[in-house]
Amino acid sequence: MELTITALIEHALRETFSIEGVSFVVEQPKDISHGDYSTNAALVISKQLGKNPKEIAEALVTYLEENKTIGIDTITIAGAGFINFSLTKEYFAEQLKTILEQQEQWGSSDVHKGKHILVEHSSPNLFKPFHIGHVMNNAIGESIKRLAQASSATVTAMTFPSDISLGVAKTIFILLEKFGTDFIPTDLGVLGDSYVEATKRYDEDESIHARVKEIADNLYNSTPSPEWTVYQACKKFNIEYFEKITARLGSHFDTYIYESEAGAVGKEIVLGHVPAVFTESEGAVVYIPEESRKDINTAVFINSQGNPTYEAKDIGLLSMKFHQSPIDLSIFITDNQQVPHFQVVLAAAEKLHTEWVEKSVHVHHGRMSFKGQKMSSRLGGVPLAETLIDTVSEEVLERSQNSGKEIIAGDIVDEIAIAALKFSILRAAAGKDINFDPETSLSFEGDSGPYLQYSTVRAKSILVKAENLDIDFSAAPKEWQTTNLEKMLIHFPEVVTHAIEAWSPHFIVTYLLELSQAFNSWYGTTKILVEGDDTSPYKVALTKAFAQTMTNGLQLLGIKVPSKM
RNA sequence: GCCCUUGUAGUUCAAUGGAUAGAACAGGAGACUUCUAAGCUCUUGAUGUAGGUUCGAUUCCUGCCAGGGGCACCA
Repeated sequence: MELTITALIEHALRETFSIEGVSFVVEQPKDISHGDYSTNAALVISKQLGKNPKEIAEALVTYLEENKTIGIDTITIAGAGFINFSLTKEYFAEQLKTILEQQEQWGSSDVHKGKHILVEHSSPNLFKPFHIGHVMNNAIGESIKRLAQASSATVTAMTFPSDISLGVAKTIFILLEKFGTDFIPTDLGVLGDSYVEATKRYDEDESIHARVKEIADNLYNSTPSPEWTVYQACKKFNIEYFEKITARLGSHFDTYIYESEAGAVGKEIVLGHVPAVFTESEGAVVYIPEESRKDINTAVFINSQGNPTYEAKDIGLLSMKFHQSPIDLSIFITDNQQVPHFQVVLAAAEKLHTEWVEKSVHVHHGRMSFKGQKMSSRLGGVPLAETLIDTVSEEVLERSQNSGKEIIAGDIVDEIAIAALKFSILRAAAGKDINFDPETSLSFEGDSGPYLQYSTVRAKSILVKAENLDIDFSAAPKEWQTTNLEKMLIHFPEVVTHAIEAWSPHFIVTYLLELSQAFNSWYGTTKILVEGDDTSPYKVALTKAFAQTMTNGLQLLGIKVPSKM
């Protein structure tokens, strides 16, 4: 309908004022009482025509009234010159039918049909524990992956574990010192503690630097040695842990590219472009931006020891991403501390392959501070993702036990806890820092993950009771008054498209909240299942359309709908 | 010092340059012998500051104030 109205207005502009190519909008008004769609076309062209917007709107409406298509009920002028459209109840009934027919396809778009999109997220640092900052990256990345799927693209989920660095070498040094060459990891805590200890020790004790650098060299070059053996065992253990925790959060990865691989590739590429793109300086290989790029800094790509830095690894990663299989778009998600880093990498990459930059999208999110203290995994003291989920799950269980209702159990507890967690992350536009306080950020009431789940579960429980009722309807009942719920429902596909265009899951969150409020409000004043009520079949259809829309929307957020609450 | 970024109710977050700046939590009040009260109804309360562009600015531009980040061999 959005497109139909847009076309109609374009015709009206051409026929009435002989104007074309105006950038007006057709959208859902903020205030639902203003109608179902609204346009600012008259306001936009008023200056160009030198006329009062209201006069223009009147002229346009005259044309629109004569040519309006089926489904449009009234066309009115309001405010400074907005033209508002309201739709007929037959149109809403028709849309409900569409929702029930399309089922899980309802809302999906075809903007990226036939394309291959690569989404990189959740990249762990082996030896550093998976903490709540990673949960944030995972929640956003997983949702963007699902948005990409909803755009009809073929989607590959990828992660880029940081498996090699000086930090890793430091950790291996400590592990060898403490446990010897036969060390087999069995506990993640030991690795995490060793990482913290290693960072501190390296800063304080210069006498170990030579040995740590030797370890780094052997790891970079896969040289058979005790450190190589211990390192491989640790790497395997870390990856298995990573897979377990991300699976619990609802993610699966199709491809892994390790920093060690990307580093080797990147090093070759960088060395192959000296001095055309990169410059040797003080024994290292650096990228020096042009004078005009004051917003980016000079960065080291290969250090004086000959090993690739983070920058060269990302060059290698770009190359590998675009060579593994043909892709049309590469989306990667990091926190915004890394924005300056990627600006340099992309500036350099643009001189190697413009395609790499043109087809890359960097989604960056804020950082999480925990109870006011900035998170630093290197210094320790940051809650592990697993601990956090467990703690929230316990709260969910406790709440259920105190509710007086049937006590929930098993997977449902985790589903609700993760919903609360993901919601607190996805509700905000990515890019801003989140001040995460479990006391207040993690809510089960009001705007929250569980609220969205609860609304859906409640609707579904009615549908179970209505199983025997025939919900087949050809039109809205005569006495029916269109509700806000129907008015909200029809906009779901536009919201999904909007979220895809901006790669912003929070648009989905905002919409689902408003939709739930519309349903709960309606539910509070209307009895859906009434024997002998002619409108009951329609109300059940409406409830079903709501449940379907919620399920689809929550799926895009990576939030499950529990079987009961 | 240079560059990037953020500032909206007491708190946590919304608002493609548009209509009366929306929610939730916290505070105050209320309804229900009815399909799940993690719910519903009513209510108090906000654009850091000074200018500029515009018919119209939370949104764009400039200065200031305050927070966060980056600035060569960490990732």
